[in-house]
Amino acid sequence: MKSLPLSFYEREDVVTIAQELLGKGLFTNFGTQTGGIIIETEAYAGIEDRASHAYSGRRTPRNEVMYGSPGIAYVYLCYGIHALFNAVTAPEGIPHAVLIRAIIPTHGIKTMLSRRKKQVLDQTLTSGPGALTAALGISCEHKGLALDHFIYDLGHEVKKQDILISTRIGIDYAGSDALLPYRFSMKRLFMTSRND
DNA sequence: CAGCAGATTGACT
DNA sequence: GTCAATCTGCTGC
Repeated sequence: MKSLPLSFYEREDVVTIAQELLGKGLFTNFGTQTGGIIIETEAYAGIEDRASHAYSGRRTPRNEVMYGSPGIAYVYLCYGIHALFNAVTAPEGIPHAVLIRAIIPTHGIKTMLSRRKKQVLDQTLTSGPGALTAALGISCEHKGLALDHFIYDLGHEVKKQDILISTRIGIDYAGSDALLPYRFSMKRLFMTSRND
């Protein structure tokens, strides 16, 4: 599997990067390989975005890595319980990030089911930013690790017309920035799934 | 099906 | 003390 070059993450247009991460692979290998295909992302545009942890230049031990080199993981604890996985983008000093919100599970289903304490495979196994990290075994300890351990180019081609653009989830506190079209998901899955 | 409480830690409108 | 880039399970229509 090919990992993405640093130049992929180093660009300043976090919205473009968020869209281009759709169709890429997100995997961990803690004993067994687990993961799948990214189908939902959100862009967080640094100091000018009220929904971002780095809004107005806020800098704390928690979000410090957002200001560092691109191509590393920003993982933080949300609501005291869930680890949320972000890709840090833009050149050093610009705290942009892309939140990975959902993947289609493809590898290590049994391991992911047991991590999630589930019996049967369905679309909820890795859908939702907290659910996905639980399934892959990602936690805050992985903050700061290079993304080439996690994100791979699977060679899937995602067409513009297959991307659904909408507003971000759970950021009502962000005022007018809550209306920004910064959430991207796949309109159609390019794998068959049985929901019946 | 909708709606809400609870879990639990870091940052601070 | 309050609220947060969430999920689950329970309640009540």
